[in-house]
Order: sequence, then structure tokens, then C-alpha cells
Amino acid sequence: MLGIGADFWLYSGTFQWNVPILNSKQKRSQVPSSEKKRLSAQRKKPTILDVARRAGVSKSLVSLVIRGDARVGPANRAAVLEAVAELDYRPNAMARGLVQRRTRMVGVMVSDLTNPFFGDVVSGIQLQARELGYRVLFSTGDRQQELEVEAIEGLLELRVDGLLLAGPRIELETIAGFGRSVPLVVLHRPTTDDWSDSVTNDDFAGGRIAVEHCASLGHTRIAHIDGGIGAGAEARREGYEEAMRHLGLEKHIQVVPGGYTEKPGRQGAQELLSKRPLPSAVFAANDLCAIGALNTFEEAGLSIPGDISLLGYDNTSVAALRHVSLTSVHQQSVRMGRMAVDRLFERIDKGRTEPIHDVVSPSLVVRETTGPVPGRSD
Amino acid sequence: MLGIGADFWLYSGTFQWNVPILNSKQKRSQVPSSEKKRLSAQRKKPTILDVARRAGVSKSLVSLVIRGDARVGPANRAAVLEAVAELDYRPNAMARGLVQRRTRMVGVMVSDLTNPFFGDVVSGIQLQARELGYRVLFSTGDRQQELEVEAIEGLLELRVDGLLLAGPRIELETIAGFGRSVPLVVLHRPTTDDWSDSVTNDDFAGGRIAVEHCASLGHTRIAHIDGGIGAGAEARREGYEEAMRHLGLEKHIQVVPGGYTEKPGRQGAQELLSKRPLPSAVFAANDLCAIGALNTFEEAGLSIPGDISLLGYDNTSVAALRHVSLTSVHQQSVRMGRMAVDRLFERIDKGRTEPIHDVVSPSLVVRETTGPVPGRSD
DNA sequence: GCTAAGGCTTGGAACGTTCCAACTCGGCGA
DNA sequence: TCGCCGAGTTGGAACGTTCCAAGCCTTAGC
Repeated sequence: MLGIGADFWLYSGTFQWNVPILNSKQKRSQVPSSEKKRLSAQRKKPTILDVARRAGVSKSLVSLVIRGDARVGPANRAAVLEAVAELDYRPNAMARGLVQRRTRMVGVMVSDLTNPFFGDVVSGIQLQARELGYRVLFSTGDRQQELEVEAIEGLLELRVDGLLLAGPRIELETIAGFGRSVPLVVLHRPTTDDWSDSVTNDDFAGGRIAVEHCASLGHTRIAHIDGGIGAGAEARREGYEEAMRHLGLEKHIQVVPGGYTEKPGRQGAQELLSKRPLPSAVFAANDLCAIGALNTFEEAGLSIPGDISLLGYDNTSVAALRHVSLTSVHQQSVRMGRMAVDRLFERIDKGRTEPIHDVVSPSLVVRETTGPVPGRSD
Repeated sequence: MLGIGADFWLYSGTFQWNVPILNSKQKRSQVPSSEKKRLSAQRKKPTILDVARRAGVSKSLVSLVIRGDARVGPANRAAVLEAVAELDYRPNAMARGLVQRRTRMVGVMVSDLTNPFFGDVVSGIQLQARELGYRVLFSTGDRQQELEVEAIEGLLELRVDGLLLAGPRIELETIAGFGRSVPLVVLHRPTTDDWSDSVTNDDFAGGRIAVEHCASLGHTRIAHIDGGIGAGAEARREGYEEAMRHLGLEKHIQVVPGGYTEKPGRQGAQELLSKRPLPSAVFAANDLCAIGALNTFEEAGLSIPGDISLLGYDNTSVAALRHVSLTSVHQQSVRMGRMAVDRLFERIDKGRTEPIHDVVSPSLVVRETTGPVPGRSD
């Protein structure tokens, strides 16, 4: 009976395999049988029952062997392992997850995989998850809010045990909604709901540090290129504004729209160039943004830091390049990735439910794009 | 009866939730009931049956509505959708995949998420997959062979419909093995087996182009920093060697070990510096490697391109930075990502089985790290 | 007034695992 | 000799979907 089932399946597999491009009825009988076998060999995956039959034991025993249970007798264990190897058997995670109601997978939505900053974060996540016995599934929305939601939705349908959002750009409300149905940790973006943890850089402090550094070099006309909806951008701007006020420079506060990639950085710089007086220092929302601005300023014939000092944020590998040598606010990205996984683990495996918000202090890495005010004249 | 089942589940859910850190028997009764509800609310996900009950229809009908079947009556459709919203129901992809024997997901293993080059590739993949109605799951091995295999294994256990390997570093033999159990396309690394497609840059030609550019500037002592096990590194080296021979420069062939990241680039450059005569041009395996070399050379007091011309490969965003301005061999990464998904789609949905190998031609982007031979003396 | 056709709707059988209670079998103590 | 124990093994019942064959109406045709 099982044989028949399997056979039927085999044919229907081949059939479907060809259907979309051909007249199916016609074509089905034309497929040579060797071909048929080849296709089905590729398609039909062995199940635990196939292994059991081959090894001459029950499916339950196979299951025990695969999960490494110690109770299995050595002879049977060997037989099962041999059958597994011969059939190239691979357990079906869906079936397993279905009955166990857990998957040992964490889903990670990364807002922007092209930003080198997230490369480090991802490394941290990967490392720690592995240590804790979890698999990691990544997904991305390619910087678009609506796609981000779609990506998260996909992970939830897969019933990941926990969800990590790295720099999400979606609404906080939506995030809270997700938190209600799965353990959730948000990275690089502070949350306030009862359902999620967050691990963030103290972006407010980061903004302040940037301003203070400029002020210590004598700058007063310090402008900011904003990060838009980028995670943490608001706090960076507020830190900037607060520091300006605190230093009595409120009349020099100047914020132009920008974003977390190079292009908005260029646009922000353009806008700054179009106004007089020019700022003597510019604090950009992140490194990529700063680099866009850097290019624009230089193309306009300005020297950095001779005419304008420039600061970035994130201290990515790009900022560190000798040729760029961008002064930047540093975040401990690998460490933050690890922390986030730890927090998630506490929720998943230890049952914690009260939200915890970790805030990591930034520091400043001074390089060669910042210098004293030209001529010391306001 | 179902009620009892659900209740039991609720307790067992709470129970398991706490078990890892507590004496379970003791603690179970100590959890306050409000807490219990909250936990279970977070844990217990509604199923299609809950929706059906609430909407007063059968599970089959709910299933039809969710899949957007046109046959459903308007009243019932509305009732179901309302129940879905109220319960925050989300279909279980595992159950679905189990019975359908397909998941509409493609798995993508990316060898190195910190390399900006793969950011573009990923974008292309994401875009095209979405257009074709597939979801994308990313996974990475963090540049380690053994972890790459693990990552792929995980995707296969999830029974993705197709597999994409972006710049894998694992053995070709292993790759062929995977190809036997799932439609497979390999990016940036040529395959020769009967089971997989590949989409690659013509790295051999790329290597040649790099050499020819140098030669046209009068260089003869052209060295190469190798890419090690990086995908395509071998072809780049062979292209270099072939071109050197072809130009009658075989006695100047000089290859030092390196890799696809900055650090091996520095080491390769160090090694070159330790030998005399110095090369007048250096072709590095990729951009990151070139940047490592760039830093090392400059720290050694050499000027680029005054003393040494330098070329990279991949034409990443980093190479394009005004301050780096690295001459680099360009690959059409976004386009290649799209192509790979198309090829995979042909295998999955159109049943193609003969392997196809796409080779995309590279081009050279000349920037400011290459120039004429100093003094024109050999 | 009866049958056919068609639109909607339904319950039961899969899918491939794990969990659980129960079974077998030999050895050992009473 | 009997019963008990524990180690090793087993089959059936879940898990949450989709698929399928069959059902119920209502309307139309004769």
C-alpha cells in the first residue's frame, strides 16, 4: 500500500515538473523512462519511513537515532545510520516543527544588507545563535517599509521561535503587533511597548558627542544631515539639537533632510551648499551619508577638513579606510548583535516576559575629516 | 474535545516555557493565572480551525478564502476575513508546505555578507524572486566552509524549492551533492556537474583585462595577489597568468597568496614589498583585498599610482568612493542576481534539467589608482 | 414535477515528523 | 517459580494545513 502511494507520487511528481511549459497529456508519455527516474530521483525525498524500512526497524527508532537518543542499541543505531547515508536522508524541518511546536530557528530581518554596518551585526548574531543552538534565517526588505513587513510576515509564517529586527524602518505600532505573537528583540531602534526588548546604541549621546567634538575644535556653525526614517536617526538629530542648545548655539541649528545611504547624503550636502553662510562642520546621520556628502563637497572644490569638517556615524569599515579616514561615532556592532540574541534567548527559553532595554554607549573615533575652524572666525 | 485539547496545550505551553530554569512541578502552580494568560496569549497561535469556528464555517472554506479562491460566497468571505483579523491569524507555512510538498521559497546561502559586493547581488535576487512569486530566505556561513555547509543543510531541511549559492567556498563535489536533491544555481563560481546551473562572471577574461590594461600603460612587472579559496579566484589568477604569457611577460609572473578581505590584502602586499625588484603594477583578487594592499603600500611610503599601479575586482561601492578611486574590473552584480533567480525558476517551475552555464562579460572601470610606469624603465 | 447543472460548501485523508503509552524480553531477587 | 524491573523497541495519535470526492441547495430545462 505504501508502495503504491509512493509510485503514484512519483508519477505525479514528474508530471507536475513538466506541466507548465508543455501540453501535459501529450508530453507525459513521451518522457523517456530513464529521464523519469532521474527527475523523480531529484524530486522525491526519502522519509523516515523509507529509512526505517531499509534498516528493518520502526520509524520511531529511526527518529530516536536521528535525535541522538542514548537508549538505542548499538546494532540498530549503526543500521539506521547506514540507511540514512545510503538514502541521503535529511529530516523534514517542517514536519518536525509542526509536531514540536518549536523550530529552534530565529528569524532576523535586516533592513539594509548593503550597509557594511549590518555585516558586523549579522556576524554577532550568527555567532551567538550558534552557541545557543539556534539556526538563523535572514530576510530583508531592501530598505522599503512595505517589503520589510512582508519579510517579517514570511518569517512568522515559518513559525520561528523568536524574531530579531535589525534597524527596522516600519512603524513602532506594527512592531508591537509582532511582539504580541512572538518573542521579539529590536536592534538599533528603541521600543517602548510591553512586548519587545530593544538593544540600541545611545544615539542621543552619539549626536551630542559629535557636536561636542566639533565645538571643542572651535566650530559653531555645525549642521546636521538627517537620517530620515533610518533606525535611530531621530535620536541622533535630537542629540545634536540638544547639544547645540546646551552650548548656546541654538541659532546655528541647521538640519537638512538626508538618509542612510550615499545618495541622500549628496542631496543633503547640495542643500547645505546652496545656503549662506556655509557651515564649518557637518554631522551626517551615518557613514554612507557622510561619504555622499564628502564627495559632493570635494566636487564643489571644498577641502575636508580645511573648509568643512565632517563626521559620520557607525564607524563602519568604510570610514576606517585610510583614504576616507572619516571621523565617526562608533557603535559596538558585533557585541550588540550578540546581546540581542541573548535577550531573545531569555524570552524563548527562560520565559522572561518583562521588556528589557539595553542601551550601549557610543564613543568617538577621531580621524582626519575633522579639524579646527578655518580662520577661527564665526 | 477540542477545547480540552487547547486547554491542555495552554498549560503545557506555560509549563515548558518555565522548565529550563525551575523545578517544574513546584513552579507550575505558582505562576499567577493572569501571568499564565499572558504567556499563553503570546504563545498559542490561532489555527484555521479557530478561525472556522469563529466565522461559523468549515476549515475548508477558511482555507479557500485565505488562498483567494473565487468560488467563495461574499458573505462567508467577509465573515472569514473578519475572524482572521480578530484572531490575528497567520497561516502556518510548515503545515502548508508539508501537504503541498512545495514551499514557494528559495534559499540563498551568501558566503560573505560583509562584502559590499554581495549587497548588490542580494538586491537582484530579492527583486526577481518577488516578481516570480517566491520568498527568499538568506543564510550565511560567515566565510567558513564548514558553517556554509551547515547553513545550506538548514535550508534544505526546510525544504526550500530551490537553492542559490552566492560565492560558495565549499568543495565542488559537495555542491554537486546538493544539486542532486534540489534545483540548484551557483553564483560567481563555475560548476561542471550535471546537476547545477551557474551564473558567473568571466573571471578568466577579467584577469586578462586587468593585465592588458597595465601592459598598455607600459607595465611589465605586474604582480597578482591571489584570492585563495574565494569564488572565482582561480580563474582570475589563470587569466592573469595567461595574459602575461601571451604578452611575453612570463618571467615577470609573480603571484602571492591573499584572500577576499582586507587583511590578506595587507599580507599579500607585505610579501610583495619584501622582494626586489618591486612590481610596478599589482592586480588584487578583489576590491577589499586591493584596499588592504593600498593601505600597506601607502604606509610604506609608496605613492599610488606614482610608484605602483593598483587594480581591484568587483567594482564595489567602495572602489567608487572618490577618495579611493580604485581601478577595478566591473561585474554586473544586480543583473547576475536576477539571472540566477531566473535560471532557478526554470528548473523549479518549468522542469528544465539540463544544466546551463551563464558567463557574463566583465569590463574595466579605470580610475585613479593606475597610471603609466614610473620612468618607463623595466 | 422531475432531472440536470452549477455554484458553494463540507468532512476525511493525506503530508512527515515527534510524543506517548505500552509492549517484549532477559535477568534477578524472593 | 513467579513477578518485577529496566533497557530497548513499537504503533497510533497528534500537529495544521491542502486536496479531493462528495454533498447540498437553487435554478433551469423539458
